[in-house]
Amino acid sequence: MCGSGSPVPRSAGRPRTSTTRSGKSSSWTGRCAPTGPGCSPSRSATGRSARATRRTIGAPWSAAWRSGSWVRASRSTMSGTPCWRVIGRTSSRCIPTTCTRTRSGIAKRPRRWRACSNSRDSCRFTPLHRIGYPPAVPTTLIADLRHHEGATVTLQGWVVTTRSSGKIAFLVLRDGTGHVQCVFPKKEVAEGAWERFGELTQEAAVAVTGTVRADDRAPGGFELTASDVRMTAPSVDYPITPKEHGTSFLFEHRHLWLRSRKQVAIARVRHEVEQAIHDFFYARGFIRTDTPILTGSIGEQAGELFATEYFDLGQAYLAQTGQLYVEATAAAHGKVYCFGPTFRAEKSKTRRHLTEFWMCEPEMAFVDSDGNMAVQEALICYLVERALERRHEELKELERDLAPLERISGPFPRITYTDAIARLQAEGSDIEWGRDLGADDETALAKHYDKPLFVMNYPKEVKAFYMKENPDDPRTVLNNDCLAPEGYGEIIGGSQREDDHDLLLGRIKEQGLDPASYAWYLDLRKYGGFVHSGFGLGLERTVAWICGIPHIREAIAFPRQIHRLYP
RNA sequence: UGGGGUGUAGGUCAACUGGCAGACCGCCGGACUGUUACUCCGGAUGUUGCAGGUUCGAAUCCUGCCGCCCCAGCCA
Repeated sequence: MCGSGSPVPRSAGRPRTSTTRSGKSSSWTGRCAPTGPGCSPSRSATGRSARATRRTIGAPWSAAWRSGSWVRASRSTMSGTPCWRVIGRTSSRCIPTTCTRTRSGIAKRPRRWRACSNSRDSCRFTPLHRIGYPPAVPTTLIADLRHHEGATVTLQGWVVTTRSSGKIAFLVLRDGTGHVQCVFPKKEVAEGAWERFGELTQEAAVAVTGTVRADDRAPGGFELTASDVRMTAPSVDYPITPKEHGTSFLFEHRHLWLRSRKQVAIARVRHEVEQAIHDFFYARGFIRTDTPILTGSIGEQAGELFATEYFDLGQAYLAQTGQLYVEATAAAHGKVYCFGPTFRAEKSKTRRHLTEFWMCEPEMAFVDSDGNMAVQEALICYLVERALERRHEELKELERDLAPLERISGPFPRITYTDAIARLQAEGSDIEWGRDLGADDETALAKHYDKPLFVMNYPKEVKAFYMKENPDDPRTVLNNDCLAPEGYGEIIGGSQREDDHDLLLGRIKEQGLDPASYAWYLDLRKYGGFVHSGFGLGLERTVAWICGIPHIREAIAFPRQIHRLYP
C-alpha cells in the first residue's frame, strides 16, 4: 500500500498532444532562450497540432487560462512585450521546447516540440508561471534563468544583500522563485547605475537588467552580469538582519520573517503536503466536503471552545473538529474528507500546540479500525514520499537529515494501549492502566521504532464519546493514535465510530453531555447506521516533523498561540 | 492552570561582592576588481521592561506588576 508512488493512475500521465507522434519520450537538454524575433503569437511552432496553433492565434493569455490550457510565456526582444503560446491542453506532462541557435548567437523560435518524461509539477524545465499569470511588465523569473543563457533579461525582486569592492559590486536578488547574484562591474554598467547600486538597502524592491551567464562559482549555476539597476521601492531599516535574532522578536516580525530562506522552505513543504493530501484523497475517490467553522453543537468537550455572539441564537463556537459533520457527509458519499482550520481554546503552551491549526479529517463508510489504520499508513507514506521527491531542495535548505524520512514505509508497527502500559512499566515508569499517555510516555514508546507507531485501543474513560467500544475488551475503544518518530509525537488520532444509537446515547449521557445538542448526530444512527471510521491528521505537526523543526509555530505562516494574535 | 527561567543600544548578549553603560552585528562615512555572514579604518546609537523601596551610590538588593521563553496537563 505504501510506496506505490503517484496517486494518479499511470495511464493518465501519457501526453495527449501531438508532440509525441514519434512515440519517443526524451528529456530536454538543449538550452532555450525563447526571446528571439521569431517569437510571436501569430506564428505556429513546427510540429504543433493545428488545433493548438489556432488557439494561440488571437487568444490572449487570459482566454487560454480560462480554457485550462497551458501557456508558455516568452518575451519578444523586438517589441519587449510578452507573448503567449499555448503548449498543451490536457496533458499532465511537461512539454518543453528545444531551440536552435543561429551562427550570430540569436536564439530562434523552437523548431520542434518534444515531450518530456517529467511530470508537470516536478519538471525542472517547466517554470511555474508558464501555466500561471502574465507579469505586469516583461520580467524573467530567476528560476527560468537556465533557459536564457546569453540573453539580456530584466529581473524584478528584492535585495537580499549587497557587497561592494570599489570597482565591482554584488547584489543577491530574490524574486520568490529563487536567488541569483547580480554582478556590477563599475566600468561596464549604465550611467548612474553604480550610484543607484550604492543606494540599495536590504529588502528594497528592484529591477535589474543584465546578461545571463553560467558560472561555476554561483550556487544556482547562473549569474547575471548586470548593466543597470533601478530601485522600484525603498526599504529603510529592515529589522531582520543577517545576524541572529530571538524567537519573540522574529514572531513579532513574522510578516517579514516569512521572506527568509528557511521560512520560505518550510512554507513550500507545507504547500506540498497540503497538495499531496488533496491528491491522495482525490485519486482514491474521496469527496472533499467542507465543514462549518461556526458551530452550535459541540465537537468533543465544552470549556475549551472559542465562543462568539451569533445574532438571536446565542453563542456560536469556532469548530474544534469537523468530524461530526463528515460522519454525516460520509453517509452521502461513502468516502469523504474535510481539510481546514480548527480552533482550540486550550491554554497549552508547548511546542506541539496552537490555538488555530489545520486538520485533515477523512471519514469512511464500511471501514473498520484496521482499515482506518491502513489508510493512515498509506497517507503518511505518500506525504513523506512527495516531500522527499518534490521538495528535496527545501529540505536541504532546512538541513533536514533525510535518512529517517527515507526509512518511512509500511506497514507501521502496532501496539495496544494495554501492551504499551506493560512495556512502560517494565521500563520503570509508574504509569497505571487507565491513565492517558503523556508526552514522555509517547516518546519512550516511539523511540523503539524508526517508523511511525500506532497505539490502539485506549481506555474508554480517557477518550471521546463517539468512539466504538472494543468488542474484545469493553474497557477499551477501537481507536488509534499515530506517533511520529524522532520525538515528534502524535500526528494522527483516529477511531472507529460508535454506530449503535443506544450505545452512543448512553455514552453521551455518561460524559455529561446534552443529548439535545447531538440530536442530529444521533439521527445518523437512526437512519441507516453504518460501520465507519475516520481520523484527524494535524497539518502543522506533520509539516514540523517532515521539516525537522523543533516547534510547530514555524509550520504555519501566522501562528495563533495563547499569547499571540498579532501579526 | 501549575513549575522553572528571563527582561540592558535597532538585534544578540556582557558588565566580578552594589561603585564611570560595554562588545559584536546592523546603521552612517571612507578604502578595496570576484565577493558570497567579504575585509579594513573611522563615527553615531541607552527612560537598563514598568512602579515603588533600601542605600552616599542600584542594571545589580527587596516588593508589586507586565512581557517573553522552556517544561507539564489537555490534544492534532
